[in-house]
Amino acid sequence: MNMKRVIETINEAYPISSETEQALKDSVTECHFPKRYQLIKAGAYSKCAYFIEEGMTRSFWLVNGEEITTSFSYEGGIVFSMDELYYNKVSEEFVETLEDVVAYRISVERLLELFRTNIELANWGRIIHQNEYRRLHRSHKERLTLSAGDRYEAFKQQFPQVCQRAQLGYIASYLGITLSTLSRLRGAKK
Amino acid sequence: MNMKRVIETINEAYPISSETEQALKDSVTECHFPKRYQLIKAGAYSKCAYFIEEGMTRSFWLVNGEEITTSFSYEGGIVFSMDELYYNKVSEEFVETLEDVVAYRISVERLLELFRTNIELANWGRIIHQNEYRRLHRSHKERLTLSAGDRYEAFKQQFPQVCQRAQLGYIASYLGITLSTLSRLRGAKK
DNA sequence: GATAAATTTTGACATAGGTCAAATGCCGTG
DNA sequence: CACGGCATTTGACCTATGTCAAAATTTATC
Repeated sequence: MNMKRVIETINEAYPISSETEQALKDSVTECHFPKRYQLIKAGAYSKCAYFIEEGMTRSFWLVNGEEITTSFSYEGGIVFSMDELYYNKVSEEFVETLEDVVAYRISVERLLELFRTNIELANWGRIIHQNEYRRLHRSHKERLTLSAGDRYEAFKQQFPQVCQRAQLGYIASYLGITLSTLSRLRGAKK
Repeated sequence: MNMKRVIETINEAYPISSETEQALKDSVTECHFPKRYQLIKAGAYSKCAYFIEEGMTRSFWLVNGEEITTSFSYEGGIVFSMDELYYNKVSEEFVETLEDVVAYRISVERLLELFRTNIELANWGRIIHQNEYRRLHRSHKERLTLSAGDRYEAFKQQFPQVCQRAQLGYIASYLGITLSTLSRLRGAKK
């Protein structure tokens, strides 16, 4: 099993020992998904989290018939349903692949067990939540202080890969603006 | 030392043993702050986190001369500078008391050591970050899908105590609307 | 309990970004 | 290499919320 990028990314967040690495490897199953596949469906228990080795996904809500993208994940990232992992509730969020994806699946149950029993992974879990929290915090600040155009610029800076690999509509809804507005902003830009 | 509400709140997030409780108690110092005291100043290392036993605080950014409230904390909560705790950087966030406050101070260094060595606290740390992440996630969703008025209603529902104890301007900036707009909304409400 | 200071309400007007619909461009499939 | 379907751009118009400033109300101070 070649979890190269996943392990690399975990070690960047919180270095883990080779035993922990092995425990993790023993807990996952490799899986492959085509482009546009619904990895996690709202209203259904998936009971799994996925470490992404290759490809990109987006998470989104469906609110009043509209899709609102809440995050993009790619090589080294992890996706799961917050509602399931945190609160043992049915997911309200969808995750779909934007490209062909190679991922490692772990059951939510096993992941929680690892958190409870392995202090390295408990700390890794804490750190990735810190990081995500900070990303949201930052985007919250940007939303309150920057114009739509400046937010797009900031997004391009922060997530250049996503900008290239995801289509406009998804980025617009992530930024909380309309597809037409975003398109206009790009047009206005010299 | 009576850390009643703090300990209660920790146990709600992730139950800890009495040994862990004692380790925590041995690591903190009780302190008292008057109303309107700057607990954490931007641009200065405070090197401390505070468990709040009594009273309320708000955290905010100062952007272009404007204060943007990012969160309120009260009995049982913990406040700290994300930049210091996570990234060993000088804080960009202020925290000030809105009431007289009784808190328990712990050095950031000691808190991180506890995370590294005590699996219960590592998991507690993970859980509170999950919860905060979820709060932000939710407010992000509300900002994208609800009108200013509906967001205020949602806020009242979710944080009734804060609504009563914090002044309008702080709530307005938390919700990302103007003081005048919020005041109008309240007026319009039958 | 009067005066000052802070907070909240209200008014008149401005504007960023939304809405809806049409037009154009692009790219994979047969 | 042409067709069909997405994806993007553009146009005309609209509305929720912002801005700035003054008035009213509440709260704190002596």
